[in-house]
Amino acid sequence: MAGTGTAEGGTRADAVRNRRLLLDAAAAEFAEHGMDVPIARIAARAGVGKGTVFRHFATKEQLLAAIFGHRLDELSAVGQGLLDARDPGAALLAFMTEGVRMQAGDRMFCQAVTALARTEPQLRAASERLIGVAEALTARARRAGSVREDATGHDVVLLLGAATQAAAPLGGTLPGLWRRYVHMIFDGLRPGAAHPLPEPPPTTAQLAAAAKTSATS
Amino acid sequence: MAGTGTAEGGTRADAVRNRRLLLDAAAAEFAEHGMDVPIARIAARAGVGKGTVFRHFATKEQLLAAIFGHRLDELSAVGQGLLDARDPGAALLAFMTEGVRMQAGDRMFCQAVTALARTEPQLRAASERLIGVAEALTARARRAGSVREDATGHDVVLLLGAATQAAAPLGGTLPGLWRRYVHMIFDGLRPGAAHPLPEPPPTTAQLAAAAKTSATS
DNA sequence: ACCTGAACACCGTTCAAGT
DNA sequence: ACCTGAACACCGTTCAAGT
Repeated sequence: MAGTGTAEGGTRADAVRNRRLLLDAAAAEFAEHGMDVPIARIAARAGVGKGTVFRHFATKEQLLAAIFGHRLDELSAVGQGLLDARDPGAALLAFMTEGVRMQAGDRMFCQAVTALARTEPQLRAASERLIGVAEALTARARRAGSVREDATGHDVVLLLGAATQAAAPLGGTLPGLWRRYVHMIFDGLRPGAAHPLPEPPPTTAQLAAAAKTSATS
Repeated sequence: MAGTGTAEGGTRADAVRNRRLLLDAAAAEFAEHGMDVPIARIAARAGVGKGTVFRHFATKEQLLAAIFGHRLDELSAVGQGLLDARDPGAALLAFMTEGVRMQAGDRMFCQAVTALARTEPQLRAASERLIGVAEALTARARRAGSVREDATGHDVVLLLGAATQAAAPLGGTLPGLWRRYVHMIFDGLRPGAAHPLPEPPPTTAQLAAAAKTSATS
């Protein structure tokens, strides 16, 4: 137990180390410069050769998917922690606030997740986990009468991207603006102003179906 | 008056014709394949040489800006037409519905506008016009008691992008889903469920300031 | 097994000729 | 004036050598 932390399988020690260095470097570069930073730049920041990036992630998109998938899982964990809060409505609002905060710092995120979830199964899996947690939080809030009866966890997750997008055009100059839209959109989830909706909520089955449509490109 | 329709100035007839062919071809290609279609493909569809594209639009971004700017102006016109509708609340909802419908067909749009409004003055001007119309519609709806007192036209325009983004991940499989989120988000604008907002609305002055920040890249 | 950088393909942009 | 396609630069991806 000398502590080099070698992972399972025959993976070499430098490989696991490089993988982590790459993920960290990529996360930083993507956050700072958007998703079209040259891969060479990421490799340089990680201190490895350009070819090494492609040994770990077959494509640039897979590298993005790995980072965003991890991010979604972090949010799922936050949601889990809120499941036994006293006020279910406040818990749901806190979940949404945290979800949007995560994205608002970064550029792109929601666009990237939208574009990549279609092609990268890893991201789709993380999305489904997140939707599961969101549904649990939403169900509690519905039962408490804090949100409208027709709102689902899937709605809540999609509205995270919505609030982020609303604030994005001015995110540079008004770094706190996203909070305004989280609250406005949450007000739309309250029972008070609820009007009938013209379309049913999406189901997880439809999420899976959406992935297959990607073949048409 | 033989009808070749030459524009003002010394612009040659083939030039104005090519410009239009390019705009049409580009709009179609962008809508179908997203904003990373090769410019060569657009040129081919328009039936002109690749170099001609860059004679008319110095950069690919400017071509995108021209298309989206025009689109925003179309929406401004729709908004103008709704200014004397009988029910101001319904008029505002119709404006938002139309705005989101425009974007939902296409891929990208709101991401593109977000990214480009910073650098392309043409797009910023179109945005400001749109915000002006939206504010007029919103003011009427406020006075009629159909929307909350603290909602502005700027909010409304930003929420168009929000609703589009909400539906985007499943837009391929559930083409009508955007309507659900237009209504949900509009419910957040109603006076019924309104709670105090943590941040003030953006002002047009701040929009202008955001453009200058772009130098830091 | 994994790392590396040179080599390849693709695409945005420029430019020297053409009309 | 404007059109054109060949030439250039840049970046994602592949691969033959290296350890």
